[in-house]
Amino acid sequence: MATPSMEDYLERIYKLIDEKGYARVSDIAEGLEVHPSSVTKMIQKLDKDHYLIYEKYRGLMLTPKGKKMGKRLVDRHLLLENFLTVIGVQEDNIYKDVEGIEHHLSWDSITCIETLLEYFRRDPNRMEDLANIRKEIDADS
Amino acid sequence: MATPSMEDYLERIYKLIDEKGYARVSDIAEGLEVHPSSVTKMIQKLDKDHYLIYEKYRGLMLTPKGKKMGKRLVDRHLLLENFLTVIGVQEDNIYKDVEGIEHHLSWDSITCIETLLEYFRRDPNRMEDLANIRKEIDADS
DNA sequence: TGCTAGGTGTAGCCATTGCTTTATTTCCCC
DNA sequence: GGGGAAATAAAGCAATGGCTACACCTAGCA
Repeated sequence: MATPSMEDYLERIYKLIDEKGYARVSDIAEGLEVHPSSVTKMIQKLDKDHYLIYEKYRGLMLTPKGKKMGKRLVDRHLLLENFLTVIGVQEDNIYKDVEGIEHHLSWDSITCIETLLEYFRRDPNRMEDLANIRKEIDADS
Repeated sequence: MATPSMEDYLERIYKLIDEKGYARVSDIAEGLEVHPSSVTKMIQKLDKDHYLIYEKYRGLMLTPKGKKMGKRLVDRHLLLENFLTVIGVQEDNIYKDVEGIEHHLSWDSITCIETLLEYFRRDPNRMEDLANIRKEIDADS
């Protein structure tokens, strides 16, 4: 299984390839705010675990396994952002919270949160009702 | 701010005092599955940060700050367990997931999850509706 | 009262995870 | 072919927490 940091790298790499068609060491480093040498090291680890194929100085390609995992990670991240947004968490807390929890939830939990979002999506009144309870509670305190 | 591990200890200590009136090193160690010496070290750290007052060989007392924090941590843990239960996560995944995420959510998020639970509590039909969507989705796949 | 066992405390060490720094290598383009 | 930007390698550091080994208290029993 991938460590939290490995997941962060993989997520970033997947996104870069998705957006620009390739992922360079320096872009990855910039996105994650680490030094390029850290990226190289992690890429080697990801290669060893067969998430990608790495050729020194040449670049990298995600394996099917890496693509699949990358997509899952990106989707998971978006899902959690949506979830926190829907339940009313302040914008400025969302990013950090998602960063914190995304690596620690089972796929079972992720699926359930997905279903919960679907629940709110199907009938906007539900979000309305939730917002009203929030207001009511706020008013109390 | 407390580190994740400090929170785990504080949570355990609060619970022990709540249940038995006192918290011994060996009980804390057993609960967290660590060696007693690790407990002593952490207790000293918690003392230094004024979560508790510690007298060697004599025992410890939570300060008001420690009590308040301990209660919050215990409540938070229960809240998250409830949350995962309500949205349909399997029993066996809940404990580990809560362990993983509890230290990484802002109090803003916690409050919002609390409100969400209140939402489901107020009208059992809502949980029912959610469960139906879950079934529907399960059936699809 | 004094001894001993079990609970506690101390010191030093180790493992993990990642990151940085520094020095070197490679590639690409002029 | 040479220069500069990008990438890599090697070594080391820092935070967090856990463990082992050994020393130390203290309560309870003889």
